[in-house]
Amino acid sequence: MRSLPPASTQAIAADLIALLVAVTAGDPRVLTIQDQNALPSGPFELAHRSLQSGLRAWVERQTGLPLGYVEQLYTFADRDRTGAADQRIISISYLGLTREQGLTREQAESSQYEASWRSWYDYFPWEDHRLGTPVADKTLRSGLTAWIAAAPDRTTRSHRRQRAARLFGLDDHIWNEELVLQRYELMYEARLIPEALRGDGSPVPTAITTSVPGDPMILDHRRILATGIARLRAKIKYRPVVFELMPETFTLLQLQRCVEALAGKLVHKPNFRRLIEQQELVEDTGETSQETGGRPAKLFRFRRVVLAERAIAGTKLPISGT
Amino acid sequence: MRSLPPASTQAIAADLIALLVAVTAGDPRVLTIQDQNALPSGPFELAHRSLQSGLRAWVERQTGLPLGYVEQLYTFADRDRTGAADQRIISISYLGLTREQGLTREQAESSQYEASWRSWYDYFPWEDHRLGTPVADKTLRSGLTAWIAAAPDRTTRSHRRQRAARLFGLDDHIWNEELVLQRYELMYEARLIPEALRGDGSPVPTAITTSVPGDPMILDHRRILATGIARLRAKIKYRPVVFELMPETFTLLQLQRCVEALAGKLVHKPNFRRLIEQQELVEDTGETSQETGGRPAKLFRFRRVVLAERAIAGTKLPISGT
DNA sequence: TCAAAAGTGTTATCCTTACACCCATGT
DNA sequence: ACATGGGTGTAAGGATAACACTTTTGA
Repeated sequence: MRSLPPASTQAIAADLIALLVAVTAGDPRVLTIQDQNALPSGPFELAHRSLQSGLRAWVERQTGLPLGYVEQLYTFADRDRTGAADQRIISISYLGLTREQGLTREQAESSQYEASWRSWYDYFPWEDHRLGTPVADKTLRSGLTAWIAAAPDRTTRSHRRQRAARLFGLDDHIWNEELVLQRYELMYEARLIPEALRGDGSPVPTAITTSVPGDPMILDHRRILATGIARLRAKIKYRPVVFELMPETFTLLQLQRCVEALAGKLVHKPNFRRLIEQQELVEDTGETSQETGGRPAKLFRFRRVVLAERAIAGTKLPISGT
Repeated sequence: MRSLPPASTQAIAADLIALLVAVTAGDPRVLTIQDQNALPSGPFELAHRSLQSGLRAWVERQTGLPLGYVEQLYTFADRDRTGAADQRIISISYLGLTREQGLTREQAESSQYEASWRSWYDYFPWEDHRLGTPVADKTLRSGLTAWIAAAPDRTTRSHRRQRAARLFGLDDHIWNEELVLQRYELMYEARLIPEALRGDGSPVPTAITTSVPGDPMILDHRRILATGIARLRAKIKYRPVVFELMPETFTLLQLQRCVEALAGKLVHKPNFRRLIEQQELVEDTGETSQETGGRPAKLFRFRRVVLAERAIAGTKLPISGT
């Protein structure tokens, strides 16, 4: 066992990958590079003070997006990612929360940014349970069943069945919206994800893989997206990060819709409102909004002070198990 | 905004830093490099399949420790870490759980490993609240008070007071054992941490800094340790990771002591036992143990099946707020 | 007999979740 | 009138945390 620093400078480079999330029109969206289904990324340079500041500088300069909240997701350097064996890229992925408007303006001014916002459910249709079990589920289920049936022996088969049931909320299991990554990994293992079929010479069961909905992405970007969704779904329950995605003022229903968009499931309205107001996360602006039908709703504003107060204590959201 | 991969190979190297934790004799211990107060680290090489497998290979080869559980902590590449401006090291830190015995044997066989286990409370004495508020607190408090008093204006002073109170459980606030990193960061900011005084030309208030107990470490290794402690304290509450630190069979009190060692606070015995048995995390071995005084205790064994069952569902530990 | 640890039973409290219901506005 | 969304009250159920007490061994 040695101490620092024997790290010789090899053919190693570092890339920063940004998963930028906004919620618009009831849809959680991610910034992608057009036509490629890739997440934006940029090299980490010596000029950068730190990884995070590197990311911030680079994203804000190129997109003009106000990056409210930034958090590191994961770092990886799997050999399979690049073909070359003598070169290695370390990828450090970040999750950033923002609002969509910022980009559209910038984008209009200059066309060098071939970026666009896509609903994250384009990539993960099975993760949207707001309208009950999604359509994707029928083909997905048959894929899972095939995978279970293809197990080499009884024990494995039973394990697979159990695992699928728990992860996808089958039988008497309840749907847990946080298990995005685990679901993706199971599907990857079951080769229901096109990404799993790239780069190696294994047989391609086209019939199954093409039938499961959900757009693929380059490299393991969809895996990064899964990680980010999972992280965000977990985080909104105990940290006031939703507000980074909201406009300056909003109604409680808008806030609720935003949470629902992220969680991929509906929440109980009365309890939601109580919990939000109880915790004094928002304050009344005195104004009201007349939107689509119904009684005018009070407009609220996020109480920015809680960021200081509750950097510690935590917050709650009623996203129940049923 | 560009796509992949413009990452040119610069003077960048990657280092893997291992935070290896074991619990022995009621103390949570970390593996350190002797005389240096450094965490073991090694370069990431092209031969490694992935970051995690690189770490595993390297740790297991060099120490012979059985690495049960490994988890990525954080990646950073702050410029301040290395003096040179034309060279950059990316550090990827990992948390690994193990048992101490493994090393001591290996160590005896070969002296090339100048490593030793140190209690993590040597570095964070203020984090141990098992015997009530620790002694360190007296000098720590005066340090905090000084920092609060040194605020440039009333508002800042009040903010500082609030923040210190919340983080350190002063006034009517309760002690939250998970806020290890936040406490460290406050103390760093308040220059109560020797590490904060290195490398830049700012004045050194020796009187204060030398009086706060807790050994320093090289670079930002103590920060990594803080991150790891926080992560572990949070994790044991919802994932059955404690068992990675236990011997094959153990009594419930031993298990409780282990949890207490990690959490840095005592737990309610009857409730602890109930919760453990309720969740069927352990099974009776039929044997008993006669240790230091008292009625013989049943020996239990961790039910490894729950790792599969509960990779998802989660577990609970009664570490209360009071 | 006492100390130390192993256990069991029970209760008070809080939080979560759900149900039931009324209010205000536009079409 | 009714659809749509805003908003309040309250009760059932479960989980948590605490208290009181009995049992079994070794010194």
